[in-house]
Amino acid sequence: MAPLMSDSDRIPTNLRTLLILEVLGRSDTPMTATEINEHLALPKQTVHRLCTTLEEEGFLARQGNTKKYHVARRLRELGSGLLYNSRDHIARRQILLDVAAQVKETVNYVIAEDSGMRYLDRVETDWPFRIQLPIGTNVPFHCTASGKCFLASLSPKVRSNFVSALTLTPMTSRTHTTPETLLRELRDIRKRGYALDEEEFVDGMVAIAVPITDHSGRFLGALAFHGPTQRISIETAKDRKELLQNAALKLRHMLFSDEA
Amino acid sequence: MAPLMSDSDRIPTNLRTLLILEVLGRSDTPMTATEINEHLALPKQTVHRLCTTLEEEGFLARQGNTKKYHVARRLRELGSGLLYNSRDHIARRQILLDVAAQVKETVNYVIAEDSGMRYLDRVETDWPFRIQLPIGTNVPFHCTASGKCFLASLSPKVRSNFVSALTLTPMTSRTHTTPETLLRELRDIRKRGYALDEEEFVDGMVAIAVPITDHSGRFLGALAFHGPTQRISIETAKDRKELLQNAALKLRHMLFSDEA
DNA sequence: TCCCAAAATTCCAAATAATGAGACTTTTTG
DNA sequence: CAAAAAGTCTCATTATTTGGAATTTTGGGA
Repeated sequence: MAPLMSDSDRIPTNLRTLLILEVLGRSDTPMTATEINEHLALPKQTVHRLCTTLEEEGFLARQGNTKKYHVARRLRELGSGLLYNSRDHIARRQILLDVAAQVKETVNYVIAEDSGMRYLDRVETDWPFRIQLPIGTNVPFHCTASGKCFLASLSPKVRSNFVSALTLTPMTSRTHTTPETLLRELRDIRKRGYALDEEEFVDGMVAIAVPITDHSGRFLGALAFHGPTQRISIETAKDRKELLQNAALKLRHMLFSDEA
Repeated sequence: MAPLMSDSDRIPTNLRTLLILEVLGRSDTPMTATEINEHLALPKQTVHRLCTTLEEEGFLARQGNTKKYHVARRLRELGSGLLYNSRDHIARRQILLDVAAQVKETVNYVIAEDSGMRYLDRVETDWPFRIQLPIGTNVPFHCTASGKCFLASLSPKVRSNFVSALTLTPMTSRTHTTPETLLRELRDIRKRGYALDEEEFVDGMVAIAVPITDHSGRFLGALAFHGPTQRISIETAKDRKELLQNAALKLRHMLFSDEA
């Protein structure tokens, strides 16, 4: 008993083959099972068995009669399929780049999660002074442009339940701290089709967000940009809302180009 | 006891995640767990659990809040690692060398990335006068032979969205600056099977590119050569397109044959 | 060339994690 | 609005992993 490794350190069984492939993918020469395991630190028997399985299944192959494994045909096909599917990603990113080039501020693609809004993708500006919101982390619903965009997309009933369950932590002096004022603004946002953050999250930062929806109008995520008040005012942000909205439309078309 | 499936039919636990990725790699569009499972016929809970794990680990991601899974960053990196590594370097280089020896101009192996086309490998000519395009950097999609090759490989819908998101920066007087003319040329390129750059990127430089595909026709990258107009005309470039096309075929065979 | 020690690999029973049947909940659809 | 489909949850069952030990391979030196 008493494993030395905490649960978070343990590598789930299901991922082990993938980790082996990752190690092999990072290397520029074929590797033996033992060499692979130097990066994984699994029990040696396990790595051997897994490599054998991968070889039997045609994912890996060995150089002649040596012990060194290299990528085999099946894995190359897998790889090319995966990369080919990434072309959508390239196209999607192009839209963010385009928006960023035009608004000249950091542009974010944000989705809603249980614990807040999450930045999924981002294109930075070249400005030396910019506000860093760490990618991959959650920001609150009630005081960000994208969060309010999401809240506004909910049906009135769900929305008011959701809002009353939120802790409206004041982040700046302008943060909404009562459900009433927040709900009132959310109704406006829904009508207007875009949301503003007027220094409600970070002092000196303003932002604007528009929803990205699917064909039936369901909220998928938000497209937003933000910047310091020194450079952009609420007015200039508003002036660029069509730009964001066009981009959101393009994203929808891109995401659902297969559908009727 | 008495499982209905014989042992050979049972899918080993270790391979299941890989099979999921294989299914996804073969598909042209994102898929739900259930759609994936139509190809695997595993118990549905199992597929869901595995997909969740893959998502948590950053291999897969979902479009906004939908149920559809697509390839995420980690998997893209894995894919490019598997496809562009190791011994292939050497064999690939030999093919580039062959082409360079015959066309007597700089030959490039180019792939598509988020921020443009990227030169992955190159063989230079011996000419004292040659045009240097730095390796490892990105060049625009809209005014290079390889970039147009990539754009032409996209489905019409994705292509036109992509093009309309591009900023068609004029690099020379011959650069496409409107989506309409570019899209028209892309349709031609798709039909012809090769792309030309007639001084659209750099004044005095022409180039020709052909797509490298896997055997289901999916775009992997482009093979291109370029040179100054003093030495090569569009006509001489076109004359050598079969040479490039043959080399592209060789590259495909190299990547996807199962020799030892 | 042969021998030996170190490293790599394989084998096996106990330990551990993944699985999938069934029941339940949510979402979609006609 | 109800039926069907999709997705979740629990837990006994089953497959996989593991560490110790046996076995094979490798590489250096005489």
